[in-house]
Amino acid sequence: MKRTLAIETPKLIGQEVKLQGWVHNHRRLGKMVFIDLRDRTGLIQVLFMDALAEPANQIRPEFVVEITGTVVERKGKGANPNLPTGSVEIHASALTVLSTAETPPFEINNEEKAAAAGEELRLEHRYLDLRRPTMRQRLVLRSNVNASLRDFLRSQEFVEVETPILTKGTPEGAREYIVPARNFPGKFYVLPQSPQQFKQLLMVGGVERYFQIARCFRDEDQRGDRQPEFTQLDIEMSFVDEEDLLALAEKMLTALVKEVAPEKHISQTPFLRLTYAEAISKYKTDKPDLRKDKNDPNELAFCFVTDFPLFEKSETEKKLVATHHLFTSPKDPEGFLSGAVQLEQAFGKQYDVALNGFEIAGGSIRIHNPTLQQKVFDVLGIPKDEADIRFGHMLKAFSFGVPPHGGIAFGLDRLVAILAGVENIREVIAMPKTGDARDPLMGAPSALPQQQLDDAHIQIKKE
RNA sequence: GGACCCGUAGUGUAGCGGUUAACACGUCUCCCUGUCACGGAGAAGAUCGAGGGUUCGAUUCCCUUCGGGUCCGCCA
Repeated sequence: MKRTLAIETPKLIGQEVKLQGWVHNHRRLGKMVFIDLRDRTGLIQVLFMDALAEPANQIRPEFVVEITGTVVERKGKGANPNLPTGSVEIHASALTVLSTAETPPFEINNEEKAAAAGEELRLEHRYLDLRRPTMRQRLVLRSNVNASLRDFLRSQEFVEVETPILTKGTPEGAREYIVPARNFPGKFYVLPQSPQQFKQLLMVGGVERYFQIARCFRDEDQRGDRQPEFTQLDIEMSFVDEEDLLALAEKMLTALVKEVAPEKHISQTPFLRLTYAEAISKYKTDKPDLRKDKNDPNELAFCFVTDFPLFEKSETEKKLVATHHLFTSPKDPEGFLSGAVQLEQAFGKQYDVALNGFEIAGGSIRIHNPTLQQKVFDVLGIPKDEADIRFGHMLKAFSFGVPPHGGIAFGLDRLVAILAGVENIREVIAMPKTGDARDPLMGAPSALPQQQLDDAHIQIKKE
């Protein structure tokens, strides 16, 4: 017999069905035993009587079972209005235990108690945590978000390209995870902190419209809900200027909300625009929370923040550093090149998207003029030979005909978290790391056998 | 790198210089034919994170250590 899912049962009154799933809950009333059976679609009540009452009474929560029986309508007060399948129940005629289960370390059939359990415990047993309907809903939401974004971008002739995970280190920016190169003693790959350079090289490669749902890695100390690996929706386009990117972002986000979270409403379209200076003077932050009613869980207040300063003074090194990154184009390239624009007052063609007080995206129009790029290196105090070593591949590529281009990257974890109505991005990541970048589920990071270290030419320094 | 907070049954908490270490949920046993957070009766379950110190006496105060968490630095 074909398997029937819990959610399908209300339409099958009178029919014999076979259900498979986990025992969510178990109630015994003398010679009757009720269980709530849970599968990926939800819960359905099953009733065991007569000869099946005793076997059913041996069942425990989280056993995996197969049940055959008849779908029976629950009339009047017998129905459970709190359950989507509450209009029916299964009168079991057979019961097979497919797997037994230990008592779970936290009460996964009680959302409130499970959510209150220590995060370390939940992460160590993430496979149990994920059985909770709310956790599954978050994974489904995330899958829907990915699908919606892909559909939209592909409809706009964007090409999804996978860029390398093993790549080359760049001293600018976040600390990188390093990977020893076994065949090159003393040399290392690093994991990308973003596909930034690759996507710009794709523009030189004529792709024109690129996107990727890209994993990024940053070996910084964790804070709050930062993750050492996180996901960006990474976008880059050729032959565009700021307005094109912002229009694309707005169209995409609007379609996304309509598709995956129709219960939500966007408080203002077109999205509000603020310059960085306006945002700071009016809201004292570059990611203002512009919701009209902050208690409304369904309000989404998007806003664009533009005209960021190109450089800022580094506190530690007393020199100018790039606010965004050193490929960001000045707002006024001619003025910048001629020296008419003061460096500290130079603005960039750089923009963020803020949502309900969070920065959910950032991007810029890139420099495609080698003279301009050289000037930025000069301002940042990067000597020519060093620039050649670090960015030579970029400059070389740009010497072969680079289109004007720009892009934007969305923090997908945060975006999904806001859509899911949760504070912490770990709640929308299937298997996240802890606050200090450990994985209690797999036990990473871990020591390695000596042979593996020898192969990688690694000697552990004694502290 | 710096600062701070928390470790008590499986889970979440209470407690406190002398207690039989408490409560809720969970677990186990028995009763229960309409429950759905079922109900009722009972039971088991805690080296009070570990080590040291102060004290007649430490789960309680102090130190060390291990574990968990938060914040600052950091995150182009």
